[in-house]
Parts: sequence; structure tokens; C-alpha cells
Amino acid sequence: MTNGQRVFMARHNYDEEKIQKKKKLIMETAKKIFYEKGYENTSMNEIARELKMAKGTLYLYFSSKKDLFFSLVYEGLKILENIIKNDIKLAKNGLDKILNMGRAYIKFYREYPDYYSFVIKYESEKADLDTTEPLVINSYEKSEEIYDILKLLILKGIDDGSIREDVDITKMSMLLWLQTIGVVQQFELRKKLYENWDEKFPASEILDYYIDFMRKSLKK
Amino acid sequence: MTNGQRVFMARHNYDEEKIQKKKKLIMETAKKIFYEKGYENTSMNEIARELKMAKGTLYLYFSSKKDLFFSLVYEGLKILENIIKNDIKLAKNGLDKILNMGRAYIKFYREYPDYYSFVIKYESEKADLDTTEPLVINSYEKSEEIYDILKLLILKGIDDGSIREDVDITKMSMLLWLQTIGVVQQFELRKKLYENWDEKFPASEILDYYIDFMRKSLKK
Amino acid sequence: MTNGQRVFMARHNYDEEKIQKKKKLIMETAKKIFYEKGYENTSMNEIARELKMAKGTLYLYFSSKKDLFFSLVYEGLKILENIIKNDIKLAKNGLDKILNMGRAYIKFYREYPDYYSFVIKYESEKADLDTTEPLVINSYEKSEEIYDILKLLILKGIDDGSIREDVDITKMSMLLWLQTIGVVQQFELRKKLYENWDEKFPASEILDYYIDFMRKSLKK
Amino acid sequence: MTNGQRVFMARHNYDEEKIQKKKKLIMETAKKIFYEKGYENTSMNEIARELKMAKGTLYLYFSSKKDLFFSLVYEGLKILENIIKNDIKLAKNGLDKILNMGRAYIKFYREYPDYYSFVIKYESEKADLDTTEPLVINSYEKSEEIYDILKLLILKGIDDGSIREDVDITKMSMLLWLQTIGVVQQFELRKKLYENWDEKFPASEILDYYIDFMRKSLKK
DNA sequence: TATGAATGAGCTTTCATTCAT
DNA sequence: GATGAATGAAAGCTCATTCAT
Repeated sequence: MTNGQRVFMARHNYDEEKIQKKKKLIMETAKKIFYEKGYENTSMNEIARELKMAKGTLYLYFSSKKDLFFSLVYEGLKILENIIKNDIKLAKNGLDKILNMGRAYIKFYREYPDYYSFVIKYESEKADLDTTEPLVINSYEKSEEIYDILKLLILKGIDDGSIREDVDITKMSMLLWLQTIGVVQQFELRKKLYENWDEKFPASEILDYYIDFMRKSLKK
Repeated sequence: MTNGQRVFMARHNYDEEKIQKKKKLIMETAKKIFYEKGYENTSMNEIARELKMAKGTLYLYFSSKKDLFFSLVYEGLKILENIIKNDIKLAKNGLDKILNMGRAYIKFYREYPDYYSFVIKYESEKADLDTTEPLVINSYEKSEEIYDILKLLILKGIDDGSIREDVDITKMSMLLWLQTIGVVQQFELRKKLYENWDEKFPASEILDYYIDFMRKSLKK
Repeated sequence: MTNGQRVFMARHNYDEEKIQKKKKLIMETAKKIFYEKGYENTSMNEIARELKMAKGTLYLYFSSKKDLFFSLVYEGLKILENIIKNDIKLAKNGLDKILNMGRAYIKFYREYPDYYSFVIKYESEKADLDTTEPLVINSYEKSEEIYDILKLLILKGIDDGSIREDVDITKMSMLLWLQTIGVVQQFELRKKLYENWDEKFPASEILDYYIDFMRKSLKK
Repeated sequence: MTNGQRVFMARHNYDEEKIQKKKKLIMETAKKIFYEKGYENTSMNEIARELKMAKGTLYLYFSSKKDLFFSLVYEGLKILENIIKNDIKLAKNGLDKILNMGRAYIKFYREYPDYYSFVIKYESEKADLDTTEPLVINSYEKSEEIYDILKLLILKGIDDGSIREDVDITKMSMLLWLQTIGVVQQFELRKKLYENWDEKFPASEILDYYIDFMRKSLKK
């Protein structure tokens, strides 16, 4: 490797870093506004204004409003993935690992409500999306991965005696994930309603109760 | 009653009928387009064009695009309510009644996918809505009613020995409904994905498996 | 004259009367709404609704919204004319007759604020109007008549010694009318403003002060 | 100050100037069309078409149709203010200063008929306007100022012997302004009418005659 | 790299008037 | 004479994206 090349690479990396930094900066602000006002009610103008940047600049870093939003979705998916992978490790047997997956999803919802809302929004409209877009494909793959993990964990649970044997592994792996996401999503939608009915009722305990219910339902 | 009065009333009823018929006609077409393209992507122009009517005519029957959509939501809610109330009756003990509620919701989703999508859309955005609007209030009351029914059914199930005793009635009544709606919603979102993974896999069995899983989890 | 003709005429008159009665009824309601909400903000729909009539019925009696409004303007002009003609008679000499004309206009403004507002609205937009419309022409003639009356009254006043001699009769006759209408119109526009500045100030005295000022300016 | 800062400021000023230039350009065209067709009958579409601009561009410079129109009103008010303040100075005694105020208003009407029409339109509808809007408030203050000036000038006129002593200062100050605006407004409305009656009659002399009449009425 | 002015299709809603019944 | 359903042009305004500088 010549000196020239090294310098070039260094410079390249330096620029790349700068670009990534700026993208981060934009995403940080976009995250705030998208979360506060929703995707449709957020204009590129507003994001640019908040950043004290020109509108055109946003388009240097993101090819479209969609692209900017998808980047946030992707970041959210990565965070979720990390939480899940980490929390699975913390448990020993198959049942606890599965329950930890559920807990991880709830944790994601509670600690990153903004990213959570983006992921949900994205999933809700993914059906209309062009499946040739890279981000879409990528997310599809991630989904599939989750089912494979769940399948393995159920098998492991049956094997180590923590999960009862009469479950249809394919169906259960799909159901568990569907159900967890669904429960959290519906909870988010209705929690205010519940609190209005009975102010003292700790609505948020529902999610913990869900995990507990799963445990009882799955254990041998 | 004089003849004159009878004639007047008959005429009144006839006109009212005609209006209702036309409203139905508009709603039928709107239903189709809203379902195909979604609320935001459907313009009043397009609905009018499809009906071969003038745009202004729509506003004779519905005060706004929202009003037209809400009418469909409301119709959907009524259909759902009927299915649920009817299917509860078909079962004897508490557990079966609860499971039938779940089955009823799934039936609604399968048989009226258009109305189902409107109800879901509406529920997703209800939080942002003006709670003084009559439809909103009405729907809130319906939701609350469902939880009361579920509570009673759980009690009944414990009483008649079909449901195990260690459930927190308040939490469980909320969780069951949350979970059912959530599972169906997530299933709808992901079913195409699943079918892509394994074309022979009968994705729709997941929902029946969900009911079966509930049965095993709740029974004594 | 045959019996048949008499019957026919009677019948005709009877119908004509009924028509006029209905026109009056419509105008009464239209007057109320036009005054409350202004011409532009009043829809034919609203007038019909208030009357519990069909929209189309309005068009049986008035050819257009404009026509309905013009009828009210015309009625207002007739009322104004009567007040003026009557009040002129009440005074003896030329000066007092002229001042009574001014007082009559102010009286019209105070006692018929609704008709006053229609006349003003009409005068303000008459410039844009089609001069072939009968009502427009008719009103023009009325205006011209007023100037002729004023000219005669000034001459009379000079003759009977109540008005000073150094006035240009043509110009003064125009100015007096212009000025009276203008003062009242501007007073109506600004009275609320004045009252805000000084709550105790009796703004309405301005109009009487105007008459008094004219008297001093014109008298010999 | 560093070079960098200077360049930055220069650039900033340059941009600001360009924006102001474009606003002027838009206002110039809007002025023409608003004057020709009136506020209500002018559409943003038409203004844009005349400017060979996209409709959206107008909204870059003015937040609404109202805003665009108000900018013209404001400009008119400033012109009027300047003319009045300047013309008062040109006279020596109180009476002449007051007459010059009247002459100034007439000059404004004659030389800026477009701005004059906007100011009148604005004053006519100000009553319905939201008094929290800055332009509204500003104009209210201007009105009050005029009355204070008139009061002082009347006092001065009495003091320097140019105005007779038997005037009610408060009422006269209000009346004079009311009357002047009213006379001009009514003249504008009726001048065509007058000219139709007698083609040789120099209608425009009426306004000068009005000033002359005021002089005679007020002088000692 | 950064700018931000310009675009223009698109939206919902209103309402005077007509006309078949 | 009375109805009121139907019309359809017209309005103000928004906003993702482009592109000359």
C-alpha cells in the first residue's frame, strides 16, 4: 500500500464519517418530529427548519421523505434486534428464553416509544410497499429470522422440559410473535381509554400479566 | 287518522327510504374504493366518478369525507356487535362463550375484510379524534361494554367450572380482547409474508390455532 | 264588463295577492338572515330552511338570489323615499326642509338598520352592475330625483332668506347628499371604535352635531 | 469584523433584497387585478397566471390571499399617512392645516385610486376582523392618532384666530374626518352617475367645492 | 456541499341554479 | 304551485421534489 493510497483512504473514511454524522443529526431531529406529529403531518420543510438547514440538503442525505423515515425504521429494527438477542441469552431454558423475547419486545416499546411507533407504522403499511426496495426485503428477512429463532427455542424448551409437548411448533412460533406484537400494539392504542375508565387501574401491568399468562400456558 | 295524514306519512316514508337507498349506494361504492386504496388515497372525486355522480351530490348525503367513512365504520361496528352477541349465545359454558367471542371476531375479519379494515383504521386513529363527536363516544361505550361482558363470562366460567380459578378477572378480561384484536391485526399484516415463505403452509390456520391455544390456557 | 270578466279579474287579483303575500313572507325571512350574516354569507339553502320551504320554491318567486336581495333594496329605497318626502313637508323654509332631508336619512339609518345596510351594500356595488337591469335603472332615477329636489329647496331657501346666497346650487345639491350619506356610512363603520376609545362619549350625538353644523354653514 | 462576517452579511442582505423585490413584483400584479376585479372576484390562480408563476410560489411570499391583500392595504395606509403628514406641514394656521388634511385625503384618492380602494374595502370589513391581528391593531392606532391631530389643529386654529370659536372640539374632530372620508367614498361611488346626467358637468370639482365649503363653515 | 425558490398536481368543500316529478 | 336531488365549476391551500446557483 502506498502512502498516497493510505492518505486517500483516510480521507475517504473521514468524509464518510462526516456524512454519517450529518445523517445521524438529521435523523435525530426527524425522529423527534415524526414521533410528535406523525409521518403524514410532518413536512420536509419542518424538519429542515428545525435543523436550520435548507430543504435541499435533506435530499443530499436521503433520497426522499420515505427514505428518511425508513432509515429510522431500520434503526429501530436494529435496536429491537439487539435487545431481543441479548435478552434471550440472559435466560437458560427454552421457556424463559421465549418469555424473555416477549419481555424484550415490551421493553423496546417502553424504552423507545418513538422507534416503536415507526416500526409499527412501517409494518402496518408494508403491505402496500414495493417489495423490490432494499429496506423492505431486509426487514422481511429479519422477520423470517425471528420465526426460526422461535422454532428453535420451542424445540429447546420441549427438550429441556420447560415447555409442554403438545404444541405445533410451526404454528406456535408464528402465533407467539403475532400475539406479542399484537398485544403491545393494542395496549398502546387503548391504554388511555382504560385509564379513563378507572384511574387507579394500573393499565401498564397488563403487559406483565400477558407474559405471566404465556408462561402458564406454555409451561409443562 | 285521516286519509290525508296517512298519505303524508306514506310519502314521507317513501322519500326517507329513497334517501337511505342512495346513501347505501354511495356507501357501497365508497366501501369498495376505501378498501382498495385506503382512506387517505381515496378522493371524493374518485368515489363520485365511480358512481357517475357529481361530486356535490356526495355532500348531499354525507357532510364530509370523514362522515362518509365514519358511516362505514359504524356499519362495521354494528355487524361486529351482532356477530359477537349471537355467537356468545350459541355456547353454553363460560369458556366456550369466551372462545366464541374470539371466533366471532375472527369471523368478522374473514367475512367482512373491508369493514374490518375500516374498524381497525378507525381504532388506530381514534386517539387523535375529537371525543365530542357522537360516533366516537358511541364506539367508546361499545368498547367498555365488551369488557363488562368478558368479566361476566370469566366469572361464569369459573363458576361453572370451565375456566381455571387462578385468573385476575379484570386483567384477563382486558388481555383477552387486546390479544384477540392484536393477533388478528398482526395476522392480516403478515399473512402474505408467511405464504411467501412456505406456499403450502395454511397460514389461516394460525387464527384457529390461536383459539385452541386460548382454550388450553384457560380451561380448568 | 261581463260577469265572466269580473270573476276572472277577481280571481286574478286574489292569486296576485297570494303571490305578493308569499313574496313578502320570503322577503321577511331573507331580510333577517341577510342582515345578520351579510349577502355573501347567506345561502339560498339557509333561507329556504328557515322558511321550511324547498329551495326551488324561492326561485318561483324570485329569479335569483340577486333578485331577492334587490327586492329588499327596493323596499328599503321606498321606505327611505317616504320618510324623506314626509319630513320635507314638515318644515317651512328652504333651510329647514334641507336639514329635514338629512334628518330623514339619519332616521332611516336608525330605525331600519337592516334596510339601510342593504341600500348601502347595493350602492357600493352598483358600479359593477348591469345598467340594463330594471332595478338598477329605477334606483338611478330615484337618485336623480333627489338632486332635483335639493336644487329646488336650495333655490327656495335663498329665495325665502333662510340660506345664504353665495352657494353654487348644482354643486351644493350634490355635495349635501353625498356628504349626508357619507357621514352616516362612516359613522356606522366607526362608531364601535369611538366607543372603545371613550366609553362615556355619546358617539351617536355626532350625527345630530352634523345636522347642526350644516345649519350653521348654510344659514344666511 | 472579519471578512467572513462581512461576506455573510452582504449575502444575507442581498437575499433579503431579492425577496423584497419579488414581493413587490407580486404585489404590483395583485394590485392591478384586485383593483380591476375586487378582492372576492380575484383568485390566487389568476394572479399566478398573470405573473407566469406557479400558484404555490405566491404562498412562498404571502401566507394567504388575505395576507397578500393586507400587505397592499398596509402600503396604502403608509402612503396616505405620508401625504397627510407632509401636507399638514405646508400650511401655517390651524384652519389651513385642517383643510390640507382633507385635501391630502382627496389627493390620495385621486393619485392612488387602487390603494384607496383597498383601504376603503379594508375599513369596511375591519369590524368583522380579528382584532388580535397585528395589521388591524396598527390601523386602529393610526385612526386614533388622526383624531388627536385634528383636535390639536382645531385648538390651534381657534388660538390663531383662523377658526371660529363655537365648535365642540371633540365632536368636530370626529365629524371632520368622518365627513371627508364619507364624501370621497360617496363621490367615487356616484361620479359616473353624475357624468351620465350631464356630460359637461365637471363632477370632480365637487371635492374641491367640499373643501371650500368646509373653509367657509369653519373660518371665523 | 449546500441552498431555497419554484413547481403544479392534488385535495376537500361550497352553492346558485335547474328540472323532472 | 311546490319540491329537493343533482349539478359542476370554482375556490384556497399544501408539499414532496427538483435544479440552477
